[in-house]
Amino acid sequence: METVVRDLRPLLEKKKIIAVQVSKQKLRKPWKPAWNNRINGQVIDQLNRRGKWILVEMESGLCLVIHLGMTGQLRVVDSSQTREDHTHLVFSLEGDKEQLRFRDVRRFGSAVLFESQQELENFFKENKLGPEPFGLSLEYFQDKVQKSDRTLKAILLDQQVVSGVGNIYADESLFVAKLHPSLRGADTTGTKVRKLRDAIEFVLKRAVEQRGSTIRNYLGGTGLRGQYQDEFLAYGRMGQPCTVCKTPIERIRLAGRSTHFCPRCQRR
DNA sequence: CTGTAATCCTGCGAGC
DNA sequence: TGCTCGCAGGATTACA
Repeated sequence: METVVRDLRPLLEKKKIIAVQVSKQKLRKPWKPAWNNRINGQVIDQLNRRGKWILVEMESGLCLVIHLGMTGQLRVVDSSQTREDHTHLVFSLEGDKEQLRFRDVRRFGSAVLFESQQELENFFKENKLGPEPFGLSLEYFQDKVQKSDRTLKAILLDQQVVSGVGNIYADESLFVAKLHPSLRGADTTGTKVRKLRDAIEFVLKRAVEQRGSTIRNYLGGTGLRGQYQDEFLAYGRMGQPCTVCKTPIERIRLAGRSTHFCPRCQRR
C-alpha cells in the first residue's frame, strides 16, 4: 500500500476527476451510485495511507478510501489502454489522457467515499484501527503482546494491535526476530517483544525499498511489480533450506493462515 | 477471552 | 486435454 501511494502521489495530486465509471460487479462494500456525481469535478489534494487503507483526499474534504484486499490493483494508466477484466472503478482525470483504475480479481477489496476527515477518523476509531508499524511505541506494543493469550502470529495479523502487517510480513518478521509463530504473547519476554518490534520495522522498511511483494497480482501504482518476493526468508519457502541453518522451512496453519517458519532458528 | 471454519470471489498449478 | 483439489498479499461472522 505504501508503494502504491508513493507511486500515485505525483500522478494524482492536484488533478481533477472529470468522469467516473463503475462496473456492475459488487465489491466487499457497496459503491453507492450517488458517489459518482459527488466525486465528479473534485480535485485531488493529497494521497495518504493508514494501515492497509489508501486515502485519496479531495480539496473539498471528501475522501475516497480504498482497500485492495488480496488481489486489488490501483493504477494510473493511459486512457487508450484497453480496460482489463475485473476493472471495477475508472476515474478519468483532467485532460482525459489518463485514468485512475481500480481492478480487483477476487473482489475482496473495497472503495468507499467519506464526506469529511471527521467521518473518516470516526471510521478508523469505530474499527479500532491500531497504530502504524513504523515508530511503534515499545511500551504500547509490549503491553498489548504480553497481555494476550494469543499466538504471536495472530497478534501480528490483528489490525487493532498494529495496522498494516499482513501474512507475508508477519512470517518474515517472526523469522527475523527468531521467534516461533505459535509462541503466546503472554509467554514472551521483554527482550523478545523488542526484537519483534524491531523486526517488523526492518522487514517493512526493506519491503518498501523493494516496492512490495508480487506473488501473483500485486502491482504498484505505475504498474510495476514488487521485488521483495525474491528476498523472502520464510514465506512461501516450505521445504526449502533455511538461509541460516539449512533446516527445511515448515508450513503450519495458524490464525487461519498459512504460516512459514524455521523450526530450528525460531524456537519457543 | 481463545480458536476454528466458513464466507465472500476468481484463477492457477499440481496431480491424476 | 480436461478434470478436481488445494491454495492464494484480507477481513468478518458464526459457533465451540
